[in-house]
Amino acid sequence: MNEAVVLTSERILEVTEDVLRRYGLAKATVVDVARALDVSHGSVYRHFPSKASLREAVAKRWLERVSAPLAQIAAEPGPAPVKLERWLRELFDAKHKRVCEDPEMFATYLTLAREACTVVKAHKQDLIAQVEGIITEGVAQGAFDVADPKTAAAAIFDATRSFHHPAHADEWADCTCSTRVDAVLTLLLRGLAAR
Amino acid sequence: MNEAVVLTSERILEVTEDVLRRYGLAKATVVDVARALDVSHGSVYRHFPSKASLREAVAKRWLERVSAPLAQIAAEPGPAPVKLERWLRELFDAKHKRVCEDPEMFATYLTLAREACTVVKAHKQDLIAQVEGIITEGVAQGAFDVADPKTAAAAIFDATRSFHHPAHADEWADCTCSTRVDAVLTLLLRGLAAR
DNA sequence: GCGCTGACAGATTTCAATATCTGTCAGCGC
DNA sequence: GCGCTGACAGATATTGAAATCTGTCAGCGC
Repeated sequence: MNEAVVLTSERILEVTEDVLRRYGLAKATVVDVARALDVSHGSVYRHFPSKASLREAVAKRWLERVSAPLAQIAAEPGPAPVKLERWLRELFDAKHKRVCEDPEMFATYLTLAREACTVVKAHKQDLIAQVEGIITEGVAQGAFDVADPKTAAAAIFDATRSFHHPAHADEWADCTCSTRVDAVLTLLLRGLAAR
Repeated sequence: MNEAVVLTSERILEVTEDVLRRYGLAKATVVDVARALDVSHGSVYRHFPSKASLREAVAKRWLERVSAPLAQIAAEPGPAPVKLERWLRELFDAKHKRVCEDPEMFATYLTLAREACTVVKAHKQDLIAQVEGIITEGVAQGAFDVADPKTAAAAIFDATRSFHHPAHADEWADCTCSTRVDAVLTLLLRGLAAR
């Protein structure tokens, strides 16, 4: 198991994800992580000052895996309305896929995210900033008409919570969900559009 | 305590709410309710087949107290856009007030509502039907332009979840909340408006 | 007859003893 | 010196026995 590999924070995080996957959030202990790494649990505390900070780091990795592909979409050229819709649908798809493919892991992520609320807030700010960028672009293109892109971005984020906030995950399997997504997106894009 | 009053379902519900308020959801037992009513707990089971059904009935009462004033607004005459905004703000205010004034009771209500999901679904359907009514009116007035009022009503409901779904209650105290409400309402009303 | 009582069985919760975990640190070995 | 170990104290979780609760029902009293 050990492979004589140096013990880096990165390696600890990878193994921690494995342990979380195998044991579940409630039962996964620092001792389990250390055992999987074939070191004493004291060594883990050399890289992370507490169990909470280790969990936070795991949460951060997960959230970065969500925002990275979105940032890519936000950076592409093209008409803002199309891009915004693509961006939002990508966000919803990413979340929906996660909960469908591995609901147990999603529950773990959800609890973890609740704890690491600083990290989650930063993630939200990051996503809203991306939306703001797209909206600003849309205003420049003459496609959108909004007073304040920052406020509008927050509003878009708030108005789509049903489809990206984990609290509503139990509705995502519903067959009417895709219709509801369409309806909300239509409404919001009409609301942003210059006339 | 007893007052020799006949034991009706209504009286049981009132006292049950008292007991919930005093003991909290987790600790309130059917025996507590019976004791407060000065009867044996067997008598309570004459009116409600189970503890779950008693809780469900309490939840139903609570939800009816939310929807009744809204139904009144929906029934009033006047321009649909104004009415819709008033209706939504009334919904948000009702919820926000509850959570601010008595957060503990709100937590009780929240857990109860999770259990009584049939009752909650019916409540949601009721609210969406009210919105649908307002939208249909707005279309008739020429103020709104929507393909399908039912779908649009559901979309309005989905898009305002941040401000009425209890899962987001912890954000309602935030000072930016009122700005965010304004932003979302502006966006949605623009989205519905005929041009 | 009709509604209430109170004892009962099985399910659930509580509580305290026990075990495990978190976070620290002196000291070992490379 | 530097990083790791493993023993330790205090905090947290687990466990199983005892207490309480849910839901039923035969029988009492109006």
